[in-house]
Amino acid sequence: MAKANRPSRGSRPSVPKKRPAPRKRPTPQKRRATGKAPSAAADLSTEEKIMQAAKKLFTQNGFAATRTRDIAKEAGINLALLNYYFRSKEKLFDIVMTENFRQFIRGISFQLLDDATSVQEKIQRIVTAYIDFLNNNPDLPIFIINEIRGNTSKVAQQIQEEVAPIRAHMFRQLQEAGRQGEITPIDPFHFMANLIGLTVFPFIGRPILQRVTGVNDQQFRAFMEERKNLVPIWINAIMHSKK
Amino acid sequence: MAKANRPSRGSRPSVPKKRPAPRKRPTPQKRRATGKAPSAAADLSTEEKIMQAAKKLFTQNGFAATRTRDIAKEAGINLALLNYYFRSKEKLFDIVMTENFRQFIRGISFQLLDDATSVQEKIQRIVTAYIDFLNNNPDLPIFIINEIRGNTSKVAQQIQEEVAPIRAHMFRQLQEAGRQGEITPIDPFHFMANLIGLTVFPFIGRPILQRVTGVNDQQFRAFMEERKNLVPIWINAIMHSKK
DNA sequence: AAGTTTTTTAATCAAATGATTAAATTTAAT
DNA sequence: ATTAAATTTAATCATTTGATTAAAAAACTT
Repeated sequence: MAKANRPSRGSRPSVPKKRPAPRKRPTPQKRRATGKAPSAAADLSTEEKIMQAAKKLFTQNGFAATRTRDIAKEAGINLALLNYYFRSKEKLFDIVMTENFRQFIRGISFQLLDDATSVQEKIQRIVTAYIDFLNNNPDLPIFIINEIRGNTSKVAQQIQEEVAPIRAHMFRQLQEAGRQGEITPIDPFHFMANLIGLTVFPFIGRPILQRVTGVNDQQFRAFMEERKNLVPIWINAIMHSKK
Repeated sequence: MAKANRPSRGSRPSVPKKRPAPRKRPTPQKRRATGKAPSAAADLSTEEKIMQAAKKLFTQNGFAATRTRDIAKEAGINLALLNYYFRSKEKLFDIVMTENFRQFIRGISFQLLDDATSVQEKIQRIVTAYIDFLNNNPDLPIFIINEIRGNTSKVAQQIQEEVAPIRAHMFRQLQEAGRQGEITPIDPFHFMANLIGLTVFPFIGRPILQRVTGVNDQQFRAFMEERKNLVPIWINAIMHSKK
């Protein structure tokens, strides 16, 4: 849920009496794992552990519903240390959010840029890459969508910049293909809506979809494997359909 | 933002010292609007006003990020009255949630059941009805998706029951059409994923989609109007594509 | 006007939560 | 061994927030 919509809580009076000198994060140093294994991955730097835990919980529950105490527990460290490293929940969230988002966008952008490969081939690759990626990060799309709306600040800009060149490139390639009669001309908006809709949506709507169609988890995975082949065919069919 | 994931807060000890006799909600009575108009719709019953406000905020922000005080303010009443009517945030949420969900499902179910209309015609109707509906309730899909995951209790069952007959019916009709060679046989899962993906997803992914494609709000609406015609064509193309 | 119901006001609770602090403790580097 | 850094412990703050209460005020019914 939107971070922006959440009133700051537990925040100090805006002018702190004596703000402690903004400590920089301790430079992480390698250490042997402590005697009692704290949690899962014990041999990561503390900073990493916290970020991983934060990513997991934020992604799963969103900003408002995630407790810093839970993040600390998940990371196998304590609350004090979390705040020592990241100063605040917001800061930690921003970092995780940015990284999450980068990963998500990269899934498309990486493939789309090079000129050599045909549209067909690109679609094929994107769909496969995305389905693989989302199998490992099923909560990411919902997280992105949730935390992006209403958030006009940094993130919006970030998207613009990161995506601008790709968009331009794709526009051209689609237009080209349309002009040459390879495909029925299609607006890039529809193209993207279709591509993402057919590929990413099943992960977003998964709980509903499964219940509505009576499909279990194993079957869902199988269907998504099928879609790696089917979606490109369908996109192709769409782009050759006549109005 | 799963409600279930949120630790109960501000809850009283499980055995209250002297639980006030569970007041039933005051039977709503019609009254003239008070002198000072509280908010927007002043001539609704108080119960209605609260529910509308709750629906708006819950849908917009999710459970965890919504404050009961904000609901009260939005409804133009005070916090005490909200609790007087609905006892707790959870209760209020459940009511809103159920209603929201019903509305959402009805969008499909209503159309799908009658036997007379062809698959083609049904698709046409569903797409149009859904796009119209979502134009007026753009936040609903994300809300549904958010509040449904992890929630195995009431809601899940509700879906099962409400959807079961429709599913059965659709299965049959699709199978029939496939056997008669009208369409390339397609699994109901893929069919649903495609139909909802192409129709509902643009509303879910709207913020990303607009930024990625550089489309403004007005254009978005225009595109969705276009899709009323295009999606059925595309679905048709998909169902006639050969592997 | 009298009586009932609905709503407001204002104060207050208890718990959750984000954050901070100081002192102890552990770990690693020198 | 000494030293510095990293981490834990435990206590504590300040707020937010869901919820309750009692009494006053307003609105409505009869």
